Amino acid sequence: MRYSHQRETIREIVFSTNSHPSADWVYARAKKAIPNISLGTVYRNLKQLTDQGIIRVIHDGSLARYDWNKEPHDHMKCTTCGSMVDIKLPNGNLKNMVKNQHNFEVSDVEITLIGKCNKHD
Amino acid sequence: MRYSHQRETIREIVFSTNSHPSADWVYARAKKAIPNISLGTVYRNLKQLTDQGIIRVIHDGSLARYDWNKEPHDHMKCTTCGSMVDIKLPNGNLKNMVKNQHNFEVSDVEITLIGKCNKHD
DNA sequence: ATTAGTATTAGTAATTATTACTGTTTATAT
DNA sequence: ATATAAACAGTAATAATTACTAATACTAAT
Repeated sequence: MRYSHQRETIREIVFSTNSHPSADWVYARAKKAIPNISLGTVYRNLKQLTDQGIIRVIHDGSLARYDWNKEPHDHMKCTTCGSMVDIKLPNGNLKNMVKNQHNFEVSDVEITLIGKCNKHD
Repeated sequence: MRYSHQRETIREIVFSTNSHPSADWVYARAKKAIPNISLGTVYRNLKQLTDQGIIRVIHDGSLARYDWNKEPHDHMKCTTCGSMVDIKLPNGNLKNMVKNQHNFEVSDVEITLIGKCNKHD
């Protein structure tokens, strides 16, 4: 993967926030640095960075969001303000348990807690 | 919510399978019973049935799927064949733990195990 | 340093899943 | 039976994302 100014800018934007930004949000930010950057460029690079394991994608309903934190972790999604915050939940022997009981080889565990965050009553 | 033949057909289709069908799949099935049914009707009724708590929606990446099983449970998604199979994972004191440690009021827990199901090596 | 080759880009068109609109049909309470 | 509003079919619109294309810009080899 050859260097490009656009990709480096996009990577820096994702790494600069804990808000798990969407492609649109990254695009809006990237335009401040590179005014004529294309939305397609943002999507293509987010995908490439994801494929390379440099960032990861998380699914928020039908919307893709991106996360610089590649450590295994989970998310709390607030239905009031829409925020998505990291949380580390213990799921130690989950993979083994599922392998033994269902012969299903777990490669990834996606846990999202839906609810109301501490900003609201 | 007034009776409608279309909605009843759609409900029966969702209740007839464990495959967690998408709107498109339900539409294809519904057309066999009601050839001129509209895709919009399928979407509208899936939404209504969900809002009424008669079925529930689960998110498979960016695709919405529907599930007649309203018991709290989780899913195993096979990356090889795309199947989505029910699994009940223990997460007993999760809500209390998260409430105490993060002051986050959990209303719903979404867990998807990504991996390879027992149909493949 | 110049060139050649190809990855990457901007801009635009196309696709996919889903929702909104509109005039017509249909369930159901009176 | 009739009125009323919910629901419908058909179609257009939207949102998120991907694909296409001709021009641009890295970078490795001359």
